[in-house]
Amino acid sequence: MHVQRPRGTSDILPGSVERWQELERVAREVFARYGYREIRTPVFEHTEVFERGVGETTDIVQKEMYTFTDRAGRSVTLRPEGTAGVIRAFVENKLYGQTGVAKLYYIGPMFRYEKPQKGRERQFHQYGCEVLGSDGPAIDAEVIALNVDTLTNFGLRGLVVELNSVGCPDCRPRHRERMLEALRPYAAELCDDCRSRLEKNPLRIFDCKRGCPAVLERAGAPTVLKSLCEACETHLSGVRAHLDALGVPYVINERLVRGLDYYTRTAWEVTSAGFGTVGGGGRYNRLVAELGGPDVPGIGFAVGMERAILLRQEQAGQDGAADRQAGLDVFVAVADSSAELPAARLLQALRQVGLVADRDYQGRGLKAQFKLADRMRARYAAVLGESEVTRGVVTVKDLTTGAQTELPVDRAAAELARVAGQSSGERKEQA
RNA sequence: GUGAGCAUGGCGAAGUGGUUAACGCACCGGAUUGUGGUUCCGGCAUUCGUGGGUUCGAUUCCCACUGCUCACCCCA
Repeated sequence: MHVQRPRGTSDILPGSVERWQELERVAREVFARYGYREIRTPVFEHTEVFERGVGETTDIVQKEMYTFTDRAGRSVTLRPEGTAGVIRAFVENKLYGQTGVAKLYYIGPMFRYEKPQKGRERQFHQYGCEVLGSDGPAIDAEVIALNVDTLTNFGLRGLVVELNSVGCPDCRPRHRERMLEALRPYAAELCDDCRSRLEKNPLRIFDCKRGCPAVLERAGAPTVLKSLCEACETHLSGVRAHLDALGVPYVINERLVRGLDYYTRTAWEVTSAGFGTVGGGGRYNRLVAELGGPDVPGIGFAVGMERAILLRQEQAGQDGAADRQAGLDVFVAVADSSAELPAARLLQALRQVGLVADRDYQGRGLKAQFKLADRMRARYAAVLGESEVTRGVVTVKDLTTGAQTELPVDRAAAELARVAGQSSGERKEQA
């Protein structure tokens, strides 16, 4: 039987998993610097968490969820994004009772039933954060800065923050009316998709990749930005002032509309020219209450980890070289079957003193073992054969110089730890 | 959900309607006795995604299926 992975999933193998570990490490490090703590929520939730949290009208809920009934007949869903579950946990565990704002981050797999393509899988990974309890523009700017900071610390360059405000429940209906008014006479010029968006969600027309945004212009349809209420206007300029103060460059993109229903006011995406979106976020001031909690404002972002890694590979030039396994300190070679047990003992002793040590497990000849030692990029080879065993010594060869000496077996591990210690010590500190 | 392209050994990749399916990398073995990285020699696809059809004959032509990739939609 030929089993293969489900569509849209991938195996992250040794050689590329190192990039993932690095990205995770960097993200955690930066989150910690900004005072965020990790939260781990289930990868599946009751379906209504997402229906309510993400929004009934979104594509995610309407056609992309992995939903199934469990053995007790309950409907559960693999999380398609991180925010809803975090908010659910925030409410359920009453984290709002604590002092100050809650600053939480998460990292892990998400699931959406979509057709896979470049930078898009059915099981994909995001890290992101949520800040609950502040609606001041300062936190908006901080979260945006944090979003970018995680990415630049990972080594990405040329990122652009595109910023917009999608208004609030006060100004959005007003804007919608104005837009519809301007647009109705031009409905025939819109593409099919946009004609249906007209009534449902006219904002999205700004996002259309066909000719429709041009129609908007001809119709003189106002962008959201032009229809903001005073409070939203003030908030936006506050965010901009803070971004300037933090030294975070951004461009206003009046066409930026985020897909999730819960966004209010600040919305942004972090993009790279010719690549697309790496991450994005927004403010959601009604979501916590919507999920049964107190009426606290929130804001957060999510980064697509596949995309971050993909982008870094592209920026690094097309090398895409797999990370090699770290080299060995010592390779233990068995020259004669009588040395089998003493060699096993030596290997164990080497590892016990903290050295990276390995051996051949396939009964190869001595020559082949040396070849293996080379491929494993060992610094030293420790050879045990009949003559060594009877004399209680081990032959140690420095594989870079070719110099060869003998050491008493029972002191060999300590001695090798001393000479090889420096580099392996550095290695351990990084871990 | 819509559209397009592609499926040859572990990987990359040539190829043809007809007796033995290039090549490169990787891997394994050897070049005299217990010593490597270079070099040299040898080995490594009863088989060309699966199933059917056309044909004297198909990996090469046709159909279906499956899978992969890319774009649209949407998003991370």
